[in-house]
Amino acid sequence: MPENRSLRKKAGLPIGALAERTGLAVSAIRYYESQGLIAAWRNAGGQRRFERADIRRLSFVMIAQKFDFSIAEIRDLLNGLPNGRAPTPADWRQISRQFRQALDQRIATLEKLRDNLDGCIGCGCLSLPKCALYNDHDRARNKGQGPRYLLGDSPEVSDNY
Amino acid sequence: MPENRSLRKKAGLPIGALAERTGLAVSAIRYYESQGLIAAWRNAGGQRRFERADIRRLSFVMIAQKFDFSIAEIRDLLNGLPNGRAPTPADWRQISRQFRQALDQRIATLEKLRDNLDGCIGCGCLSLPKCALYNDHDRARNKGQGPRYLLGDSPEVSDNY
DNA sequence: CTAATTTCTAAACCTAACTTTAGGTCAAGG
DNA sequence: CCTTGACCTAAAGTTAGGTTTAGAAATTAG
Repeated sequence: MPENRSLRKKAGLPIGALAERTGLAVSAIRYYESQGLIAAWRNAGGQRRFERADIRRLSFVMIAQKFDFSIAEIRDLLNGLPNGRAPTPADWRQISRQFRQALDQRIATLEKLRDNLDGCIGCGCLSLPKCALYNDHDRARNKGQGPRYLLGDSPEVSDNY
Repeated sequence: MPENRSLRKKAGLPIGALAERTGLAVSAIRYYESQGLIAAWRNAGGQRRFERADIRRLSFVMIAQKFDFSIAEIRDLLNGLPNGRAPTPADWRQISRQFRQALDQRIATLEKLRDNLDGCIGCGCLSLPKCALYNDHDRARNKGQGPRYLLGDSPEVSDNY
């Protein structure tokens, strides 16, 4: 059994070991490397070798993705980690705090939008310029290129319901 | 000026009028129709004609998108509206309440994940199976086909940081 | 009536985040 | 040594949510 392959000596982990440890697909790990989320060196045969600390790094990536952070956002967060040495628990705590802040902001945005929606539920309008949602141009999440701007129905023309 | 074109008589709104009223691109409205979010009839020349109530419908779509609801989710919500007659304010209030509930749940999920993260900030682990985030297989949002499952690093092997 | 707008369809293109495929190389067990 | 199984690269495919393009037909303004 190729069990403790990753425990062999100190030669770095092959990509498959990282995949087993994290539950990520090998292709996903290669993709993350291409996106600069992790770095690998190559062995004599040209195969990728990773450090143990990369398991932790990938775990962070996976967690951040649960919160719908984009690859770019995650890369920015990870740039807070030290370059030369392996990150210490303190490093991780630091980056986690940053993460938590970004997260809190995201939740706050969502709650603000929800509260605006509450106003609309009260009046049942959902199409009048009065509705705060029409004047709030933030999106909870900014992926893709959805509608550019928001305008309401003209109030002078009464709808026919 | 093609100003009150939409006020002409009672012949239905052409797609451009709907676009003006909502701020959506004409192409987006066609796309939404193709996805079953709105329905149009055709005039003699084969052009789409919409009802005034569709402005409201599209407005709802735009708002739901602010909360990152997918087209499918929005379609489900809109299915709560009456089929034959135009929706009344009460109909809209009803659907808005449903919307609000879905939204609250989404926020709750996010907060739960955040609280789990807080535990991790405390210990700085971010890779141990103890961490609640590894055992929580829900994603805040379920779009695309990201990582399938989450596993932690083996705790018996001490990392080399 | 004529010219300028709109609208129409179908198909191609776009981004994000990956996966799949194809064809070949490397490494490890027997 | 030979056969798996793991790995490699490059390119194409996938889904969501649209946009862009192209060429043609309908509508509207003057």
